[in-house]
Amino acid sequence: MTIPDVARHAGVGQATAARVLGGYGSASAATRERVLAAAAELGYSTNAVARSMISGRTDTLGVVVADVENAYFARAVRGIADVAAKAGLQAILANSDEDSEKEKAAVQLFIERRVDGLVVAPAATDDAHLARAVAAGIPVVLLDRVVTGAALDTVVVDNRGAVKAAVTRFTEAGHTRIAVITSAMPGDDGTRLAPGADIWTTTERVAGYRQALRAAGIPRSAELIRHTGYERAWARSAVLELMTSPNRPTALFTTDNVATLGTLDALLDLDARIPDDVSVIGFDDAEWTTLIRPRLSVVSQPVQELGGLAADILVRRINGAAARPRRHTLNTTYIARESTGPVPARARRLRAPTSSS
Amino acid sequence: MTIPDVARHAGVGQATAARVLGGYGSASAATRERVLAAAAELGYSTNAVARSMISGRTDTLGVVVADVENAYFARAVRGIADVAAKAGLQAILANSDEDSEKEKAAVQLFIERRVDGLVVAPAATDDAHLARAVAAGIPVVLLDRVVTGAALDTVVVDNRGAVKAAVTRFTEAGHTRIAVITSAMPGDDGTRLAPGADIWTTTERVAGYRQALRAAGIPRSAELIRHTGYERAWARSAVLELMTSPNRPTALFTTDNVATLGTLDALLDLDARIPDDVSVIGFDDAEWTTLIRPRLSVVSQPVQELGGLAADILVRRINGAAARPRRHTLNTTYIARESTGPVPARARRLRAPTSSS
DNA sequence: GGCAGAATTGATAACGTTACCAACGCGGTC
DNA sequence: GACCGCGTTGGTAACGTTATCAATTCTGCC
Repeated sequence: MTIPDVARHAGVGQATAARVLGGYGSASAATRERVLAAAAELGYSTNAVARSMISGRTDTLGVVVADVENAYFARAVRGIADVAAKAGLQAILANSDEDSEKEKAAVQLFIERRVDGLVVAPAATDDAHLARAVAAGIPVVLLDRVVTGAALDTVVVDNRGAVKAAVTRFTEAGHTRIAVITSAMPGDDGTRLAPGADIWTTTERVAGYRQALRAAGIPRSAELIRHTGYERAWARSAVLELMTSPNRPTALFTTDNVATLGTLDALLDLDARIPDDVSVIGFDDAEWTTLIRPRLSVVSQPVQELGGLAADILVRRINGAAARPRRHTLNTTYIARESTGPVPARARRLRAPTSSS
Repeated sequence: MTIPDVARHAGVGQATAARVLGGYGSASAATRERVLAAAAELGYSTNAVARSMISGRTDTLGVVVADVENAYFARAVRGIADVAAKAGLQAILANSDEDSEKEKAAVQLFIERRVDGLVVAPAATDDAHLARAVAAGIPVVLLDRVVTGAALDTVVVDNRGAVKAAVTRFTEAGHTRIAVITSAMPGDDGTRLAPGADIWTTTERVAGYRQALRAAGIPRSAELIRHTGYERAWARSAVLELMTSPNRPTALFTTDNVATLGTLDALLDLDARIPDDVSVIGFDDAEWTTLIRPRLSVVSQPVQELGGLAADILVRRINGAAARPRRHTLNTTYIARESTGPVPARARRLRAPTSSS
């Protein structure tokens, strides 16, 4: 059922029917009614593809995140979708799994789809593919991560400052052996980032950790920085090893949800008492952080707002706003709960679980 | 940059250039190379909108869920997106918030977009909008919930059987006062579903609970069935009230993640010991269920597979499979952990927290 | 060398909408 | 009564691709 069909059935010209059904131009009340009646009778429904063909807009937003299953991205996507929907846009989703090739392929597909805008949580460190989108007239907003050198709107939190402040709470309580557990692909030596896996967010958070130590005059120690990879079990075994090694840390900072889960798995397996044996602070508040005892102290970030702001900027750009792209930094909050305490007087012996698991 | 541009630049006819760039028909190696070179030089990128216009396919899938932020739907969406991507399709996302009007609007939009297929976790109990999609040639697969009377492929788990089996573990352990906590909008009396909010999944799970009680010869008791609404805090206060009332239950079954969280909040606030004071089984395994002590026993469902299967069926239908629509029921697993035990000898006094929270 | 058949090529018609422009009818004004 | 202007109307081009089909070139074989 097309506009010519409806026009014929209503006994008006195509252009007239098109104006009524498309909601543009003018038409008398009488004809409008007649066209609408004919459309209803024939079960006409607009073909958005044909509309996009000529209008040049698709009313869609491309969204590239690492993984929607991850609670962080799920919340961000929700924020994006809500703001987009309010502006009459829908979101097309793509998961990159932190693989920059997948990201590039997704962006290319979105360009071909002629999406009106693009939100990307970049895994890639170069921006050639994003520049191509911009060159094609598609505004791009970066989410969660900065790509250095890219002239793009970016929505992030002050990761470095947030972590520095959190770790400083450890140093002020007297902790000197403070470890950081982070999910990023481990390199050959198990402590460095693999090439291409240097996610900005992680880098910044580890930098914040380093700054806090430096400010407190604590020498850095490589074995206290653990890049474990994006698997809860890997974080667990890293912490298991760390906490049973001589001269173990008295405080742990985890930079993301997966690392936090694995770390707590390990601590539970070791029967470590928090915060008596070890203090813990995590990044990102999750629904379960108040469900465990002691409750977990965390750095919380406004994830949904982050997504909403990204979509908002995009909508503005789509509507023609031409301001110079800039970085938008939202505030994090430190939520003090019960997982931090003073340095233990002496290290209680922890033993790894005998039953393998 | 369009095909005519490339053709001109390469010195070939439009149709030839189109064949090379579109990857169909035949072309000699020499011309192919020439066209590709011209395309690269001009920075040509296919216009998928124009392609859809004539091919009739958009290579997109519409997905309507209640809320991506919900871990269940996030996992399902991931499953859908993965299978779809493998078939060259992308997913467009819409959140219904369990509002059937929003759902209908989203479906209408998807029809206009000419998506190739539709996955819906229906909040609505009628299927007129879905029938319209099917009439428009768009295959529809229902996810997580059955719409009675709708002749549509449906991917679900055996909710009733799963809950019956789980609750039967309570009755076999001697429990007779077993409550069920469920997130669904409460009606006026606080125990019944509001009109339009009778989500199939919830109905089935409560039915399974009833069957288990009947099989054990336990009379039903209205105050032990709590519909709390989709807010963790509401579930918490319902359980707070329930557990401080005379003749309180000795076992709790929670039918969804939100209800489980609120229930555990309440139990923690009451200093109730699990399973000494009260046994608990939840529906749906979450990442934190092994992080609390005691570990939570749950009914686990293969969420990602559910989504994947839905997408798989859709892909098959898009490719012309004409089998009669049927219901696909996947298996749940009961994971026995530490939150269940025998009936307590006598009810230890529980008191509501004095500090409001 | 000629011919059948296959491979390659190009012109042109769709797809269904919006954009553009000319034509029409009606009322008010000089 | 003629004229101007405005609201309404309809014809037609355009968007950029794929599909169709006829024309052309190439290949192998008798």
